[in-house]
This record gives sequence, C-alpha cells and structure tokens, in this order.
Amino acid sequence: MNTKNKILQVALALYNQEGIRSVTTRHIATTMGISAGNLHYHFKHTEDIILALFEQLTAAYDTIVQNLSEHPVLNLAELEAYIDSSFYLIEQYRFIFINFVELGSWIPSIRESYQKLVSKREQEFSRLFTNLVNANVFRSDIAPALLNSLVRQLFLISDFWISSNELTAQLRGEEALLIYRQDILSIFTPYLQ
Amino acid sequence: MNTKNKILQVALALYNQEGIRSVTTRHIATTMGISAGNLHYHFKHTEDIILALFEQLTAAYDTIVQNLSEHPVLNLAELEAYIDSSFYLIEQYRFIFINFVELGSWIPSIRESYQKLVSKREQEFSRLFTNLVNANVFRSDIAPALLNSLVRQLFLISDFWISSNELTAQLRGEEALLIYRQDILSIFTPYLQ
DNA sequence: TCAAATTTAGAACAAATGTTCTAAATTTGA
DNA sequence: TCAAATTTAGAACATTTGTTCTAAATTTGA
Repeated sequence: MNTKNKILQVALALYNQEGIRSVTTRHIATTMGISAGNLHYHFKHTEDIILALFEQLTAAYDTIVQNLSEHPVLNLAELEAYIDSSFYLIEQYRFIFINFVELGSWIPSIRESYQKLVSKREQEFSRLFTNLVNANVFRSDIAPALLNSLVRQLFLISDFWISSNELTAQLRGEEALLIYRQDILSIFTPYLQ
Repeated sequence: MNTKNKILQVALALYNQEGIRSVTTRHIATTMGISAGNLHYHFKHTEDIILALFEQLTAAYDTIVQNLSEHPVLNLAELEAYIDSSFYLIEQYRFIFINFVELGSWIPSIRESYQKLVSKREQEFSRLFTNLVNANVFRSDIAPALLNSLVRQLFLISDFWISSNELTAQLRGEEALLIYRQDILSIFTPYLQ
C-alpha cells in the first residue's frame, strides 16, 4: 500500500478512536512512523485528508446503491440485509457522523456532498418502498405527507444512531447492530401489510 | 448582570453561531470587551464554561419536567405544547446537541450528566404515556418492547433533529418548529386511539 | 547507468491558544 | 474613610499546531 492510502487508513482509525478534536497531523504521522513533513507532502492541508475520507464514504455508499438497483429488495429479510450493510458502512466512518455538522461548516464541500447523498438515498428509498408495496409487504394506503416524515425519520436514525448510542448504551459490534436494526424496522412496523 | 453570567451568555451565543471548533476564550473575551486574563479569573479552564452552560441546560430541563408533573399532559394539544417547549430549549443550547459526543468524551461529567437526563426523561415519558392511554388518546395494546423502541426513537429525534436540519434543510425558527413537531408526532400517529 | 523526478526526514516558522502572573483599579464593608 | 478583598487589563509563557523549507535519500525510466 502506498503512503497516501496508508495515511488515510491511519487517519480514519485515529479519528474514529480519539475524535477529531485530539487528532493532529503530527499524531497521524508519528503513529504510522513517517515524518510530519512527509505527510504534508501527500496532503497539503488537514482538510484534504478528511475530504478524501468523506469521498471514500460516498463511494462505498454508491456501491451499495448500485447493488440495490441490481438486486431489488422484495421482502423483510432483504430489507434487513440492506439495513445491516448501511450500518457497517456508517460504523466504519463513524467520526464523520459524530462530527457531521462541525465538518460541514468547516469544509463546505462536505455539506454540499451530503446534500447529494441525501437525494440519492431519497430516490433509492422511494424505489425500495414501491417494491415492498408491490410485493404486498407494506400497506398501499400511506399518505405522501406521512411518507415524507417516515423518510426523514429513517435518515435521522441512520445518521445519528451512532451518536446517540455513544452517549448512552455504548453498544459495540453485533449488539449495536441488533438494536440499530430493530429501531430502523420499528419505523415500518405499523405499516406492514 | 455580573461578569460571570455575561461570559456564559456571550459564550453560548458564540458557540451556537460559530461552533466550538472556532471559538476560543480570547474570542469570547474580546467579543464582550474584557481581557482574556479577566475571563480566566472567572473561569479557570474552558471546560468550566462549557460545563456551566450544560448545567444551565439541565436546570432548564428540570423546570420543564417539574411543570409537567404539576400539569400533566392529557390530550394532543398539550402534548404539542410540551414538544414545543423542548424544541425551544434544545435550539437555545444547540451547540451542545451538535457536539454532544465530542463534548461527552472531552468532559466526562457531561456524559454522566446526560445519562441522568435520559433516565429522567424516560420516567417522564412513561408517566406521560400512561396518562394518554388512560385518557383514551393512545391505544392500550402496545407491546413493551415496541414501546422501548419508540422511546429511543423519540429521544434520538429530540436530540439530533437540530443536527440533521443543519445539514439539510437548514430551517430556522417557526419553520423548523413545525417540521420538528410533525416528526415527533408522527412516531405516535400509528398508535393513536 | 545515470540524470531527472519523487519521496522522505527533520529543522524551522508563524500563528494560535490556554493559562499564569503582576500590578493597577475598583468595590466592599466595618 | 480606608484597609482588605475583588476584579480587571495586559504582558508574558509554554505548548501545540499547521505548514513550509531544505537537503538528502530513493525510485523511475530512458
């Protein structure tokens, strides 16, 4: 692996573990055994590292979405599988979700990029939902206004469940996934066929 | 108003506007027209300022809860009024909610204090819910496990709606309140009598 | 093979930041 | 009223941090 990618890898691990507040470029450099000067040869500014990590996240999300359009969700088991894969992705880049607002105002292109991510997810969710209505998994009489609220709730839980968990139960790994999945599914529960 | 309180007032406004990343003690001092030395005479460490603001938040929340136990919620209009008051409080201390995880790991007593806040809210919600079931507003056949999920959802939306809004719609004031209220109420919608 | 391009280490710099120190100004209260 | 307590300003300090600079080491590719 080349130095540039290793910087991103170590930076991600440190940001996730220690939080963006306490991780510095020197910190990243010494952890991976290179000089700070070398790190800044590869990434001129700290923001460039964070932006690159954010772009990794959106790229990974694109892959999930592409998979989803090739293999549509048709039942609850497949819905759970999709929920799980989104959980793992969010957990992998947890520092981004934990500092989303701060990062968004610090690095404006992150906010812009997030807007695009949201609209991509909205389309994807709308398709997913139509499929599940057609497959007689969901009821077909849900008002559009209510559906909008459900979509917002779904995104809010997806993006901030990790933060909430960090402050309260601090569940990890499989245990966290179980509750996360349950919380997401409970949005749908009342609207099952 | 004495200097100590004015420091808290100015610090709150700055943290809310500029974010904790870019606000320094010097910044706070010059904004209110005093010296940095003077500020540090009143608050030895930056954490002391943030902790004091957090304690203001929990105190204000206690007042709401006390009001709630004196005047129980018995119908949807009263539920909305309660939702509104919690919204205003959260908006007033928005920087705390936006940086909750980061603050929790930086200042451990904030995390501990938040745990207490959560259990206080759990009790309060449970009482509120019982009242609304007894008043025939809510259905009485909701499984305890589902109720737990609903409580978690309620808290998650309460605490992170501001963050989510900041990244997407960026609604302000009355407009924000309307959507916030709708999102909270939509959790209950399927369980109305 | 060897010159050009690249990567790297480490010193150095400037700015920022939290905090302390000192001495003056102001307030308090007996 | 005046001595003691308090508040305040501003200089000063140590540390940190992001970043740049320089020169050496390494890699590349013709």
